[in-house]
Amino acid sequence: MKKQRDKADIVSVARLAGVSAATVSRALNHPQLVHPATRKKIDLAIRKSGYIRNRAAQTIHGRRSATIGLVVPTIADVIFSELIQAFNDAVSARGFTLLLAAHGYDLANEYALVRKLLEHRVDALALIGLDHGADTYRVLREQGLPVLAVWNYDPASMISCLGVDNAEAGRIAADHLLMLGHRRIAAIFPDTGENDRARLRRAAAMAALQAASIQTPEGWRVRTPYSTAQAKRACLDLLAAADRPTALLCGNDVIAQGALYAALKLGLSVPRDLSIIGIGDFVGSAELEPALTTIRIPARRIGAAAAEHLADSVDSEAGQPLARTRFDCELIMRATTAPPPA
Amino acid sequence: MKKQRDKADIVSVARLAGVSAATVSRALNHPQLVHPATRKKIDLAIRKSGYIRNRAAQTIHGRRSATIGLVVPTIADVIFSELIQAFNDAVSARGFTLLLAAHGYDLANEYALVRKLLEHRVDALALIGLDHGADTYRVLREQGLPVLAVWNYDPASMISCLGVDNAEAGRIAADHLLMLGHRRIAAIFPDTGENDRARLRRAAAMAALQAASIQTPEGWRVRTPYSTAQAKRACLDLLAAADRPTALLCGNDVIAQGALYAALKLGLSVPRDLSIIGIGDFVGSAELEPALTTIRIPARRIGAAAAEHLADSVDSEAGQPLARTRFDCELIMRATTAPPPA
DNA sequence: AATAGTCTTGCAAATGTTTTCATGAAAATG
DNA sequence: CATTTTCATGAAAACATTTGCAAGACTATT
Repeated sequence: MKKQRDKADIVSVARLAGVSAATVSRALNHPQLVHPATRKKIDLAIRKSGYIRNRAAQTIHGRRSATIGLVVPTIADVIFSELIQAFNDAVSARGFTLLLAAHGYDLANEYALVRKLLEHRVDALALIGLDHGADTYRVLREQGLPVLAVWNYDPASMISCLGVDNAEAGRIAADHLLMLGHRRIAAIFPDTGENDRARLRRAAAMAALQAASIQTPEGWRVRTPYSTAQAKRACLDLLAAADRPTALLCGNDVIAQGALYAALKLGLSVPRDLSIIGIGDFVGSAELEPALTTIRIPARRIGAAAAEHLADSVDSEAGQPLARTRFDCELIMRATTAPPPA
Repeated sequence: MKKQRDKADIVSVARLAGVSAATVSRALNHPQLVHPATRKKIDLAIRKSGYIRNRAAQTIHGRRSATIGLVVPTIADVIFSELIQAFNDAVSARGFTLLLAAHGYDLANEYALVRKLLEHRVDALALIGLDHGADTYRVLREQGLPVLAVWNYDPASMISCLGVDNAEAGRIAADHLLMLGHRRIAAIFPDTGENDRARLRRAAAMAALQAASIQTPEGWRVRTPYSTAQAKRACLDLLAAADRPTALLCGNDVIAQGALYAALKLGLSVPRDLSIIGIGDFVGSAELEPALTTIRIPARRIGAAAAEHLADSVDSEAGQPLARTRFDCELIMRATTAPPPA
């Protein structure tokens, strides 16, 4: 008489409602196919028994898992947090649940995570950027589920993508500094090995400088991870030198924030003594004192659009064609940039 | 001859390897039970066919889903990001996949999300704090899966919990300001209706002030959401007044950050003219200029410990007893607090 | 009133795995 | 060499659901 694992399943609900399991299933998945009165009885039985349907069972039947995967480099930072939240909200609103994984900027690890998500039979999958292992690309191709590279726009991408042109972002940032009259410009970027976003931004920025016949000394091409703390340290060294740049072009806003703090710590006045520009326009960048000049990447819109795109692909069954969507990025001029000191 | 939905399943792998499906299953789940030679053949067949096991099928069989749910108020902010990352990493290292959901500080929404996670048959579930709807508590009790309230420690909690004593955090913050000699103290907190963390911190801080026979005027009890931007605006009003406090006790670090920016914007010198203390010690708080004095909540340790606890509960099958784990919070004295101006 | 059409429902097969039980082979023991 | 023990494997049942098919109950049409 133990009630032990007395978990209500669909047949116990059916029994309670005096109908067959099939009818309960239909009431849940295709309500228009069952008589309102029966539906009512079933609702009651569900309520009474505390039944919670088992998605695994419907997944196994070949139906969708109602799950969408998102693989990001990191969650511990503010970098992708707006994107993740927007993606999560949109996906949730469409009835899916988010399976999230973070690989810590390690593509080998990313592959493992992607496999894990596929084991759970996600209906669709979003990745950040277009730099992925060959094995990742292969397994995604084999499985043939809707996949989307988010954050980057690349007209030559192998898979659908939706985001901004990172080269453009880098170019705009460089142009802004040039236009203000800066010629002594340092570039602070993370390692660009497995990070196409940083690579494209950096390459475009450097090209723009080169085009203005500016060459930056080796010491002004700083490499630091996406971390405010480490960026601050790196910039302290850079700025303490007698011969320092008049402007800092930062790979993203968390680096820019570190740079700003370093400048403030050294008693430099921003933007009088030093201009700083970031890329991203993350939450909080507008509130910094002085407020950060940056290139806006519309993270919320990208996240929401990505979710919608994938949800549509899943709902429409039909194999969607490759789609590339480009979002504009935009210079947000705030208070950390000005012409160089005379 | 179309290969259409030719997805490899366990029997196709078995056929390819010349063994039975049962053996393939064993090779995957209990490798020690199958002969090394057969294992090799099976590995090869798996490789060759691109087989990816179907977790749904093993979930349905009553085995675990290898999934752990985490429900947080928000991801778009830095507040829980360290916790989420640590939780994710630890859960991942134990072979589980994270199902993440954010409810936006709305307990009704939280209930819906919890149900959704239960539909996916998460093996365990973590929630933030102990304020949850009655329906949430009920459904969790009924389902009887390992559940953990993270972030808060409460000796009277109805479910297992793991975190800090928020009242203590509030008290420490208040005591620190009192010890420095402040008597004109404003408190900036979010709405405490459905947020026990904020409520406990605030109540304890107010009690400490009261005990020192300090009463704060109505206008100094500011209410603002957990948002740097909104906190900054609220503090601008507060600090612009002729009669302003000498210290700001902030509900968490993102509010404190907003407060700091407001002070800087008004040309106040922190900590000479104004002291600011936060709670949380989020990423970036140490790098602010001046660096933020705050009460450290060991988010990474809490996240990792929570994940380990839940993974253990799942692995050990046996119904774990209610467990309450307390983490200490600690005053981190940095550069935003000092004695009040003479 | 007979027939055709529309709703509503139940039966049973199917989904991809895990696991219990049984069986035969190989190894260890006397 | 006979017997017991251990090991490796397969057959089949079980898991919780969805859905194609068919049949029964109504409704509308002649």
